[in-house]
Amino acid sequence: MGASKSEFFSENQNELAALFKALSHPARVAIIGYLLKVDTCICGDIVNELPLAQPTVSQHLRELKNVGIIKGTIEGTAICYCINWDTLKKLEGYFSGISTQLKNKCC
Amino acid sequence: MGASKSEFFSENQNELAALFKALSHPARVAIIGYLLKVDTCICGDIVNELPLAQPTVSQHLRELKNVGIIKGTIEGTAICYCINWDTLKKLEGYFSGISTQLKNKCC
DNA sequence: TTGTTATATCGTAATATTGCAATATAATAA
DNA sequence: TTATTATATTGCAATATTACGATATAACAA
Repeated sequence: MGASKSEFFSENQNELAALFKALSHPARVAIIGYLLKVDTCICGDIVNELPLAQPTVSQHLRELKNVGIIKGTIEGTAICYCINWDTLKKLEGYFSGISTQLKNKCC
Repeated sequence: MGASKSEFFSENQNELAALFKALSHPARVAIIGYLLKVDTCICGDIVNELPLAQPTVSQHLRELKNVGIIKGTIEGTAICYCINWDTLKKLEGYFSGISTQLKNKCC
């Protein structure tokens, strides 16, 4: 087959996997990095920042938006994207939670 | 087309994307969860835990091992897998770093 | 209205991932 | 040696992702 057996896993496992998948492309990691760098909310000048065509950037932005990692608000002709703090907080919590679970249980 | 333009992105961006890609499947999230749950290092009973065939689990384990998220040590006939603390620490640092960068720059 | 700007969507080719049966390897046991 | 156990690899079909040209949409300007 090839279709992911996601129905056999928990909702939380699937949600985490979806968030990681959204971050699993260097262009999308770069978009997050750029959004963190610029002080104000930016819009489509991500296209100028990345070596990708406009439709490709738009597609990457949509994937990040679909899982709630970024938000976009319409401002006239442009769309202003920004990082969604709540979602990143969730991911931060996942890893900090792992840290507390890991004592010295390693081979 | 179709090939990821990874050569245009930084080493750090590509490494982060590779780590996220390794975590971007619910089965691999489940493997991490299982490795955290069991106190001692476990080996191939991950196969009994997941609804996947042995070759599929082996493939998922290899992907996690390739990026350094888990480690495996040979113990007789079996292989004992465990979480690689250093790599998870790196991911935890990424998200805690983002937290400090985010002030109130949202639209 | 027409034109411009910014972004999204469609369609499609190239490539990558997912899952597993079959098979191979490697360590130990009998 | 042969058998058993544990894991890895191969090969392949089904599906998903990536990238972009062409085109559509949507807001504003002239």
